Amino acid sequence: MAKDRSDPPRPADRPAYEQVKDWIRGHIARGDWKPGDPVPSEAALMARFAVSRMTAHRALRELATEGLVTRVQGSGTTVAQLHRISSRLVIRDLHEEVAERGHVAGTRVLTVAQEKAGAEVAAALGLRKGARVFHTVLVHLENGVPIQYEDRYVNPLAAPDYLATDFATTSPTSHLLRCAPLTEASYSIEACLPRAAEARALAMTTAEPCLVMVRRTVSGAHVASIARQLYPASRYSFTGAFQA
Amino acid sequence: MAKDRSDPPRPADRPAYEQVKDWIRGHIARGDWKPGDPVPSEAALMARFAVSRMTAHRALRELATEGLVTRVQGSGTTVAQLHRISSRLVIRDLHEEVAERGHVAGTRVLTVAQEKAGAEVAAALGLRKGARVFHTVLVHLENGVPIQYEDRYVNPLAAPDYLATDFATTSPTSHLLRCAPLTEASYSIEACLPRAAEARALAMTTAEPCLVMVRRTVSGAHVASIARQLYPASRYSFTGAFQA
DNA sequence: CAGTGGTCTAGACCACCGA
DNA sequence: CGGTGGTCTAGACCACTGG
Repeated sequence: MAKDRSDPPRPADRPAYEQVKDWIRGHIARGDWKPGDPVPSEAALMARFAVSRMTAHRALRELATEGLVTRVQGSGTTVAQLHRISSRLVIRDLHEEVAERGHVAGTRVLTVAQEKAGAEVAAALGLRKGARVFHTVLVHLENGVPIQYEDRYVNPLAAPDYLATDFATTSPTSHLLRCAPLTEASYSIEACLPRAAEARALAMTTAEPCLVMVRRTVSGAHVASIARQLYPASRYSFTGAFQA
Repeated sequence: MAKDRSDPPRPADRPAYEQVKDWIRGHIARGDWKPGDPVPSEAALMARFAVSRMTAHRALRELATEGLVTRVQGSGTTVAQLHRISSRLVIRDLHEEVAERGHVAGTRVLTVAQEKAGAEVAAALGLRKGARVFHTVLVHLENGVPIQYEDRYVNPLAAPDYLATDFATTSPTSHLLRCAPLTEASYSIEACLPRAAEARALAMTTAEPCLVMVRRTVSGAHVASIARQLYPASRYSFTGAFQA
């Protein structure tokens, strides 16, 4: 998962295309080449590094997918306009994350039910109003402290045996990933004040803010699930890093 | 930036390695191959698609960097354990984002100053306590409505002429990106209640929550800047999508 | 038109894993 | 040991851009 930035570059055995990438990255990072400036062409790199065109091409192609340079066929390669700060926001299974911190994960099950979908839920899941849907409300704990309140609706067509899950040991996410391979998802990160019941479940007051992750996942032809996850702001934040 | 999902696959002209990727992706999405299952080897793909090894290799390599499959030298390629929902969270220039929505961006300048760094700021910027730092406080507007309160400290070593910027027309981000090429950044997304002054500047009450983006950017040897950006939760959220 | 990048092949050598 | 992936080469054809 994490790139090993530990050992600098073992000089010799580093692949040629990586050496080319490093050289270009260095010039960009050092500011020798500013956004918009041309980057040496594949032919130039072939000469300078005594590599084949495939190798030079691979170096530039990877830098392009990393967003550092822009390539235009027929025109050339240039340093990308803005090195946009962009980083992979990974939405992981919370239990996994807690376990990785060496802490104990727990779950309190508040609701596990089959319901008739209201208008909003039905629309979000792509079902008719009144259709049968699964509904769970769970509180996830880290070392006994509540860190997430999860309100989720699941489409029975995507996960018929969802309610049979033992939520104390298996998180909804991991069950869904297993039986409904993920093809698409969208999310939104918001902030809000918790409702009374939510605050109670999270052992906080209704005056303290929460981070909210609202998520909609699609599996093949079906919307699999919509979830609303509340995190007490005092105990959780989303973090990330970026480098290049 | 966005992948074009508009036109299905133009059958003929689609590159061979993309066709191979699509075929594998399809089997994974459809659930034919579950996490942990083996994916056809390069040799098998060569035979099935009548392509060279380089082409088969490229297909598998790209799927691996996309996180869909796991490759182990000497062992083989398997479907990745969890299709983690991961998506690129792009941190863009706010003015750009507003302009893209067809709205009018504006900026209100509250503070532009040179100060002596307090202990915390100095530590975060990697300077001695009392060192000279630049400090700006701005409010960014969309169609005249405040959407971001930005409190930022800048390292003079990274951007000596920062204070000379006309912040009404140039955002700090774009100035910094121009004069201090970005090599590294980390961020954290939190939620909080605004302080009185912040709430006033954002035309909100101190009881309404804010989304907070805390960011630290590194340029070469220097920490370039630390910023704390408050968004009224009622007017802004971070969104993203993922597909594979 | 020459120069660029986009793709592809047939072959090669190596390092690694598992039986 | 055979099968796997990781890298690399020398050459090829194409599509596009720019002067």
